[in-house]
Amino acid sequence: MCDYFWQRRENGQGDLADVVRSGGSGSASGSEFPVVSDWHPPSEPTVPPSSSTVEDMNNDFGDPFANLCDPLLSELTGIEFFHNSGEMITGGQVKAATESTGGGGGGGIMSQQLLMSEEMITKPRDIIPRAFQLSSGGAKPSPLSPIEASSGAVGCSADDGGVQISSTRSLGVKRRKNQAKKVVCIPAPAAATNRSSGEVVPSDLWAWRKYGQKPIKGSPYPRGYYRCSSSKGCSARKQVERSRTNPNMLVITYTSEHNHPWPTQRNALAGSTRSQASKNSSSASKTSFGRSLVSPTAPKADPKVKEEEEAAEIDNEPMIPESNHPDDFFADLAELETDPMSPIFSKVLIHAKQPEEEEEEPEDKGLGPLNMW
DNA sequence: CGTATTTGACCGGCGC
DNA sequence: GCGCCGGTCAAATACG
Repeated sequence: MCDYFWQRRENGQGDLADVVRSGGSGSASGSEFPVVSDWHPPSEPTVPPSSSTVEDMNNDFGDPFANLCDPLLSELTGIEFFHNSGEMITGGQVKAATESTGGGGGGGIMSQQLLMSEEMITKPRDIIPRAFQLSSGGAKPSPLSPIEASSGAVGCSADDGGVQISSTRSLGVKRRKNQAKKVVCIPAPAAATNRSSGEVVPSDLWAWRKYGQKPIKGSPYPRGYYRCSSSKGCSARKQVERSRTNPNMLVITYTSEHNHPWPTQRNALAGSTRSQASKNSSSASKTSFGRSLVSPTAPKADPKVKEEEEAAEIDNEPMIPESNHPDDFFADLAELETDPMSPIFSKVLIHAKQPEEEEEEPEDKGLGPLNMW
């Protein structure tokens, strides 16, 4: 079957129509359905998967490789998981939690607070570290002020320059609502900015293929939809968008887990390297990272006017001050890739979020990535 | 030639 | 029940 099939299924909401539909279309073919029974944080305190949610999580993020240790993660200076007993954690809460741990400050390897709820079983480790890894590369996020908690807004409170990651699992019953999600807010690497879409795509070790983009109501920035291209059967997906409140922050929402090991090589499947070459640093950023990273500086005449238009549009936005050297940024990224162990993030905040808050709104109050980069 | 990106259309969840 | 909106599909197009 095609991966679509699995995607639908994994969401646990796939309906016949979807299945049928997907059966004929998807580009991907055969896939294994990931089955994960348990997950053990390699480096973090044991997080007993709550029996009640494990199943769900498996469905949503079934990740046979969950047990794979994420080098990055373990290397992260700090990772904080916030338990949200079913309630969304407000920025303030998050912040408070952070402070309490002393992790607020970015420095060094801080205590890794691991407060997980059933909803947190999403094994964020797979994603987060990678995501940050690259983005942290060369571009340094602009210093942002600490954010405040704000109701409704989720994620992206990278106070202290921390990266906030939200794991969300909608409580709803329907497909969309109950789908587990992990929301990661990170400072948008200027260099990686996708001019055409206005989104910034932080690199991670996974290869992502963009399959859609849509303008989101209420947000000046479009949301890009990506799916893992490292493995045909991988149902991992992510959505990338800029925080509407804080353009400097990128909100990445991960859905489903990778059902395969880290690609030793980015774009394992991909035969072409279009992104990097075809779209300069700007567009390259939005494509699968692997490619983009490989040769970020690849020259390319980009005939597309559209991109430029959008780019202009974006330029108007408050961009990251440090948007410095894209090339350097990518170069750094490339290096990082080779060395996943590079400590990049001083802090990662993860919290569960309520369905309503789904795409979170990062508080723009301030994210101060500074410390971590 | 194969793969990635773009983008309009379609589907379906969700709120009213 | 209706309409809005988000998410995905898939054809067209671009690139190495």
